[in-house]
Amino acid sequence: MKEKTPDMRRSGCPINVMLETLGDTWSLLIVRDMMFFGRTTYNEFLNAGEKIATNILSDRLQRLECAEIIEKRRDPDDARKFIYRLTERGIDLAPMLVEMILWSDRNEKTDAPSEAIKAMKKDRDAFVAGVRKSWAKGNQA
Amino acid sequence: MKEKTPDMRRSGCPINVMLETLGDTWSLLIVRDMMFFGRTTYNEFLNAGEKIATNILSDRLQRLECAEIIEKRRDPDDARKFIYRLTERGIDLAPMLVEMILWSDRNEKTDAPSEAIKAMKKDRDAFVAGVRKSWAKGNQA
DNA sequence: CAAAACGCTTGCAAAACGCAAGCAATTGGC
DNA sequence: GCCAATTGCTTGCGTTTTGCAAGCGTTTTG
Repeated sequence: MKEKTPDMRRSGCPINVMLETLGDTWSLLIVRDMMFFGRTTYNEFLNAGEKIATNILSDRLQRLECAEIIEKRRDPDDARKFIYRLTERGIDLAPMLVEMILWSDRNEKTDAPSEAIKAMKKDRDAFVAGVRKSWAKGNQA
Repeated sequence: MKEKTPDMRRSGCPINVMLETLGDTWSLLIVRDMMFFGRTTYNEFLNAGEKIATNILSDRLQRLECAEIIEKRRDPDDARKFIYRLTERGIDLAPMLVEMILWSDRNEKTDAPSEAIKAMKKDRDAFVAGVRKSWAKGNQA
């Protein structure tokens, strides 16, 4: 899988760069699953709320890995499994995801737990710091 | 054009809601053109950096209007033209777009002017407030 | 009054997506 | 040690979405 070089981009606009990397229907849902629900394996992503197809999931995991947003390792306890984790770049998407959540919450009824929303609204930076922290803790284990 | 009711959604997850509304390659680029470059007409969007096709542009403008993210009015000075503007919901996307810009800036070389990036990094809320303010001013005229 | 500008729509080929089936490697139960 | 089940895919194929070029109706300009 090739990495995307600047000259094959539609434009160098930062918003466009982000969209070319993550701007499809599924990539950010996978990131969400990892970041907020602690999902790590292919089957966990498959069985998440939105029912992604197997071939699309496979493709997106490869692209995310290629973009260095996630990394793939063998599960040391079960060689059939792979464990997918967010890289630094991936966790770094937290502020953006939080703003997405807050925008949706302002405009439509959603399933987000109201306490989480309240915490995000009260202090976004603190909420993001909490995500980072719990992520660091999880990665020690 | 029908509006999307909660029961035709893949899920009620706020991130999914946002993606179903704006999660394609073009919608957010149109919002960007309006928010940061003050573009307002079909041809201005067409001639923006990324070269969207005419049918896609037409379709996305309709969807954005249907989602009440933009609104369409006749140009009072030229009846051939329509003027598209962001609604409150649309301007409300500013924090999310700013986080997208900052994420891209952290990870790749982009075309974003460094002073603007600096201002965003220094105080995101102040930057967003500035966008809002200039938008309000523009809408008076 | 003819030519150009503007905002589309249409037709068609190419790409992406969605679903079901299949498959290799590994594991757990007997 | 063997066979069924689990895991993480790939393949085929029909449907949907996209991209490109051309055309069209309305309005404006020269």
